[in-house]
Amino acid sequence: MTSFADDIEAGGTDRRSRRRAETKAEILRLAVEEMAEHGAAGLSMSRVARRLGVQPPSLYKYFDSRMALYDALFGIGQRRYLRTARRAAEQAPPGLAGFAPVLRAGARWSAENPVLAQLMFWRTVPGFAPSEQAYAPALELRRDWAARAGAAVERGELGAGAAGEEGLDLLASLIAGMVSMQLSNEPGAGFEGSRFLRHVDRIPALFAAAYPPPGAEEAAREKRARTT
Amino acid sequence: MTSFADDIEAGGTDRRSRRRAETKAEILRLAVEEMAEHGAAGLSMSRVARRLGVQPPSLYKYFDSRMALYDALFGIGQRRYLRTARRAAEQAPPGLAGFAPVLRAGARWSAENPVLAQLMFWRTVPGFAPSEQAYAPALELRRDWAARAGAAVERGELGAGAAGEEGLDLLASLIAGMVSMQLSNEPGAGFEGSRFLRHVDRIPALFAAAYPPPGAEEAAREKRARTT
DNA sequence: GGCTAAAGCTAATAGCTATAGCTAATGCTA
DNA sequence: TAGCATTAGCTATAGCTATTAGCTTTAGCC
Repeated sequence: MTSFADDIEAGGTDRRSRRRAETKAEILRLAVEEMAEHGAAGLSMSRVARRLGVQPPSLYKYFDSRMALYDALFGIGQRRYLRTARRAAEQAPPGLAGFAPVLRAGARWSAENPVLAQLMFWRTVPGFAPSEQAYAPALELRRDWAARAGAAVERGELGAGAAGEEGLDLLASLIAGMVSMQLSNEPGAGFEGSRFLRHVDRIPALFAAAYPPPGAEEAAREKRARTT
Repeated sequence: MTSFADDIEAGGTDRRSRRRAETKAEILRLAVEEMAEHGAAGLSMSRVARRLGVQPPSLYKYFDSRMALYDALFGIGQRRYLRTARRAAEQAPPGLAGFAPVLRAGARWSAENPVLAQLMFWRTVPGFAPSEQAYAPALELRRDWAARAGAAVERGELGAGAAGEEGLDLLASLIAGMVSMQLSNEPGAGFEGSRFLRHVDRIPALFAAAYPPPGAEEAAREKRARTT
């Protein structure tokens, strides 16, 4: 979370546009610092301006309002989270087993970006509602999960309902619970050695316990017989 | 969440003390209304005063600061949540099976008191940290869970780690996930027909899947053989 | 009925978001 | 290189907010 330079599309290639994009990125960076100190809902335009070495009204040349700043951060967070998950998915095995590395990558990202995660997953900033555009990546990610769950069902690793809305809601709750506990009880603790996120690797097994594939117990018995 | 009259200890029995306690309860009620409209972090002393028909500084005769008001609500919420869980526990079967009604009661309470639940479980109000006294019931509840999990281990319903810190963290994450998803995606939806809280009854089974008792699979096979 | 303490008030301070309108610098273009 | 439009900054201001100080009135106990 050091730089937001790649997240701001410069309107043009002139020097002016480039400098403007740099300033915007700088403002976002300072805003995240602010939120880390005062909580996600505690972002203050005045304090950001002070950090930037500028009078408060000047910020409005770059962001229309405090809520617009939140929306930019929300959108950047969602895009980065999606990208992180997809990168992990590329190298993950297909089906159920692949959930572990994907979810772990997401959990790690949340631990490393607690401020953005709060904004994205809790939405507790009074008056803030993300724009449709900023929210779009979250819908894409859910589609990714649905596809993976569907593949797992086809492979006989999960029961039928797992890939439906109900199953995905359960899956989302499992991951949300660990991230949520982490953020509220150990914010800023990082991923390694985290009290709550260490359970993320258990999620595929828990999910499978909730939606066992047909004939799971028989398969388990056979497997045990083979290995012992 | 209609009245806070029972949550305010009147300093004495005189008319004055009684009226003072009534006003405090009224302020708390209006504060919750405010938070329901503007988000937990969006509580405004001025707006509460306006609703009460009083000038803002007058509120400070009843609560030392905005944070003191939050602390009172936090403490009341924790006490009520604990009481709700314990009432459910009285009628619940012992051991693992008893977790379902207890957790369900807690989930229902959270759905019916989304504002207090946000304040208690997310703690996203900038500058607010609960007092030790207000937080105490949460520790008591965790001890209740530990006792129940320990009993379940002794009864052979759960594996050894379930009653330790790690197991309780997982259990807390499971319930927190469902409540969290509910609060951020369907606030004010109530308990019945909730998209996420309906999964609460699955928690004991998921917990058992994460901490299977020794010989669980053999027992399951025998049971199946008996019933079929 | 008188006195005390509680409960309200007004005034004021300091901080916040946001807008209006001005000035000066910047950097593209002719 | 000179001109000039755009941009980026500024100050001033309005209308919020929380909170404190200090005064006045009301209420209710003895």
